[in-house]
Amino acid sequence: MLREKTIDLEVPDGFSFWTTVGFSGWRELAPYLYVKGSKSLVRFHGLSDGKVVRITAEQGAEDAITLSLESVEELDGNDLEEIRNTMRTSLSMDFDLTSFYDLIEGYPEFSWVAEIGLGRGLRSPTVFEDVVKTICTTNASWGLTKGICRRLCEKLGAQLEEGISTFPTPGALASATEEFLRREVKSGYRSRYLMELGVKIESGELDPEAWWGSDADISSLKTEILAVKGVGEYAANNILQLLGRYDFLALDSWMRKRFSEIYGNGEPVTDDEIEEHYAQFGRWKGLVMNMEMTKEIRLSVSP
DNA sequence: GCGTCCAGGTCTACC
DNA sequence: GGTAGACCTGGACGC
Repeated sequence: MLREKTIDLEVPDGFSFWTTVGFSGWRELAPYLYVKGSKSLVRFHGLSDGKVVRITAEQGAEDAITLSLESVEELDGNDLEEIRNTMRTSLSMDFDLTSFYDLIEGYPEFSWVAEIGLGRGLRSPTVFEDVVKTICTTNASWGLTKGICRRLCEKLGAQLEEGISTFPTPGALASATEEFLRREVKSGYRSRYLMELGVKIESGELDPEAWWGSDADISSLKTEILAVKGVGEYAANNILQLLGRYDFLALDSWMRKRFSEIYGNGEPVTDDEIEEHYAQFGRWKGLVMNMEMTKEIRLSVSP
């Protein structure tokens, strides 16, 4: 028998739940669960005191999101505050996009971005989870990425009910063997990278959470991220974007193909040419490119 | 149902 | 510094 509770989460001015969740692929990766057309987002989350909770977030009053909570154990005040912080982080509420919107004001072709409040995206409550998920997107189809994330939760996460599990902790990854990850999670050659990530975090050698809000200059930060095994140019730039840093372009095969369709008549385009095209947008170039490349998809999906 | 081919980034060895 | 090949899974395709 699960205990139920509902709380509100205040949102910043201009925040749109739909545009933050509705256009982000991360919503399809466990322990998130998004039912198409439902307008709500579910997350199975492990709290720091060991309790496991199912969080269902949906737009409530204009200035708030409603969080419906289900748990086996009673949730106290500290748990509720942790859940609010988890969702605030996951929904990128702390991102300051003022200078981004100021910048695109000078570009009428991007007026649609401000009109529907785009810019934020769904991320994970921890940098660790985002690094794991990013590694799982490399050299993999989207279906494979979803499968690996689902199996990571099923095999190594904490369980709320049968078949419903949280994202594994670094410790859980560290204690798994490469053979187990290959056989049960089917993460292939990435298994070694995932295990190594967990071990380094557990031993204190690596602290990805320190990257969040880091004062380090962007190049030093990127060098540190690139030192993680399994993280190359694309993955590092994607992780930086999940940290709210858009100084680089996260170019994968889909982005290159899309750019070529829009600007190159379908002919191959070099990364340098793409870089040159977006250089005028400075530290926001990664976000501008993401918006432009996915414009048709975003405008075709109505809230 | 089975076998083959291909797509998807990163790492490592080699030049 | 640049390049080729290996890594692994799952989907598409042909037989």
